[in-house]
Amino acid sequence: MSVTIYEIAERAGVSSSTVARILRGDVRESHARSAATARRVRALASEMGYRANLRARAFSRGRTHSIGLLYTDDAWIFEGVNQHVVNSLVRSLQSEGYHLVFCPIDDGNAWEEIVLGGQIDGGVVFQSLPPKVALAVQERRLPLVLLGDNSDPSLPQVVVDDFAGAYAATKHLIGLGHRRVMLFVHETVKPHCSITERQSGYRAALAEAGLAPCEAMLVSEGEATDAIVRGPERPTGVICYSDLESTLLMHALWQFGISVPSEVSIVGFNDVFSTRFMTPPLTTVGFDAAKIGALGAQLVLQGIETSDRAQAPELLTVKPKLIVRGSTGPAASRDG
Amino acid sequence: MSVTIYEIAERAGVSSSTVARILRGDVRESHARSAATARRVRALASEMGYRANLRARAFSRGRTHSIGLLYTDDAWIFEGVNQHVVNSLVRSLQSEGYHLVFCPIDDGNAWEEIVLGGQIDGGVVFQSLPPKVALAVQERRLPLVLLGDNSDPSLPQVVVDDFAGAYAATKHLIGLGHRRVMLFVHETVKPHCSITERQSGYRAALAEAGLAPCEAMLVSEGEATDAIVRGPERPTGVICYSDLESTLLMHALWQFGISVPSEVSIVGFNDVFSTRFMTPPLTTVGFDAAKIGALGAQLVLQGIETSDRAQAPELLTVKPKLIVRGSTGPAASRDG
DNA sequence: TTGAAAGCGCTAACAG
DNA sequence: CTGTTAGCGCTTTCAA
Repeated sequence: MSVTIYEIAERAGVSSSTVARILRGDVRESHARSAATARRVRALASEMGYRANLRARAFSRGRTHSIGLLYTDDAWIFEGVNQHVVNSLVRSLQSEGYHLVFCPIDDGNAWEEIVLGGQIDGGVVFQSLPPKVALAVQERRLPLVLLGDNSDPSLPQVVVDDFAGAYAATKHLIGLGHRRVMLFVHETVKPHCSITERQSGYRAALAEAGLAPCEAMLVSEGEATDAIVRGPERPTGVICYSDLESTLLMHALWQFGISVPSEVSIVGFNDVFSTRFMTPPLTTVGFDAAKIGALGAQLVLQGIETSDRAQAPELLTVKPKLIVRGSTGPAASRDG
Repeated sequence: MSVTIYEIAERAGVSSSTVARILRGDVRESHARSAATARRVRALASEMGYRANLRARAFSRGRTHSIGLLYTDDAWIFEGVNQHVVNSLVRSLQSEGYHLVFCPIDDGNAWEEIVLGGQIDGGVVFQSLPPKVALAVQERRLPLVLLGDNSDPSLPQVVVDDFAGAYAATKHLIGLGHRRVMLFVHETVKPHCSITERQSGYRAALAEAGLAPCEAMLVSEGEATDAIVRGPERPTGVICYSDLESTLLMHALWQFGISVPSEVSIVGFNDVFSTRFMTPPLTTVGFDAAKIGALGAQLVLQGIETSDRAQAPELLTVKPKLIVRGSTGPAASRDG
């Protein structure tokens, strides 16, 4: 089929190992003679259209230079800011000579083949590590990194400081005079550590101000809207779990003719691009998504290099920051 | 390291080939004796925790069972509907025992390694096939499929009927009484076949109605808005190239206090999830994105199976349909 | 159906 | 620095 190092070796009159070494750059070319052969070999290689066979190399070295992107939730992986983390992950890995393989975890056994069959040198787990995967991987000693998941402290991980983000968002509303601030998590949100983290941050800020929480956890946008429109303690401000909730809520309030922010203030989470063009532009908690991907790449690669997994795993945190736009304003009296 | 067929063979008292064949399912087990050994081998394999080494298999068979996702535009690949095509691509491939590898094409040579080094058995090109890639791939006879790109008629491809989509959108506005309908393509849009296709559909519909085109091609949202607000022939309806334009435009018009749809009607393209929650919900052209991915998967796999590339390549078209929501309405007189 | 043996193309350990 | 020599683990003839 394609050109091998043997064919080059034959035509160059040297051994295959020499060709391999030269083409791989494993030669310092200190002597004039070796430099000359190196040049000749390289010339021949390019002339003959040589390309290292990665399959053979992977087999021989026991490394594929592939990293698996392990995820369970289709929708989540591409959603909003996550596309930036995945993208930066791909780029960071690529610059180190690695590439990313989609590895959705489902009920089938395709993921097992990949993870256990030596198809990948390491894995980046997105948002949540299924127990069955954790178990399977453990025996294989496959380097793993958790992105946005703190469920397994024994694994290196990169997370956003969700507590701080929710705390800042809640503080912001309190500072604007809001006394009844709601936390809204949509019913379609899958179990995830960020839910309780954000909830804690929200509660902490309220507690500091001596205010009572008002939580709409895992409910539909209809229920949340209902609580805002005619609940017993109608909130004047809402902290949304993500930009999905803000989108849904803004729309529902618009239908009810309730104006944002003059009647109700809304804070989102994640700073998805389109929300800055909402009417009004959304105040939201943003963070450097690309950094998460870059750090993730760094950690897996690190895990691959240092085969000794004795030391404590790195736990990196990305700090979020509040981006104030038009959807939040001074609290209005809605008691009348 | 891990268990090999040799270790199983030794303990089972058969040859390694027999083990390999049994574990692969390459045996009919017609005789009682062979069925018995098969059972014994399988029992041993599971007991010893055997896993086929995919690296070795790939090397030996000359196939990695990997498909490359070739793309040049980071933003585009994850954007809006495209996430659905990528997702369905991953799933479709996975169900056939293949997996997808991110393969961004940039100025580096990482893509060359993957594409030319035999790391992938085929490639799915997203949105546009760079000439350098086309050239490199040609000599390797790597099966390729184009998704959303009709630039190379010699390659199998899946495209959306953009002409029909734009035609339907324009017809819709004309039917509502609009006489001045603008086509808006944002300046950040990269060259792509869909631009001219949509433009042609737009023009065709206008021509049929005896109306003159009014095109804002590759301009900023500011310029487009300007043309709408105080242009010489202020349009009452706008066909947006994608949902990016609609998002930007809706926001700009909102800032100018121009109401949608009573003063200006807007039609988007692609039916991104969040646009149905815009204020008002966006009328847009949608299509079955998942189908594109599924068809793409089918075509690459087909290309891999049938090594003879003599026959004419398949050119599949996905039909879009107009989804009428709240952003379009009867034309208002704006001449005053 | 089974076994023996020869690869697949590259890497790596060891002499020279 | 270079050549020799074994592998890496599986697939695939070819006989038996």
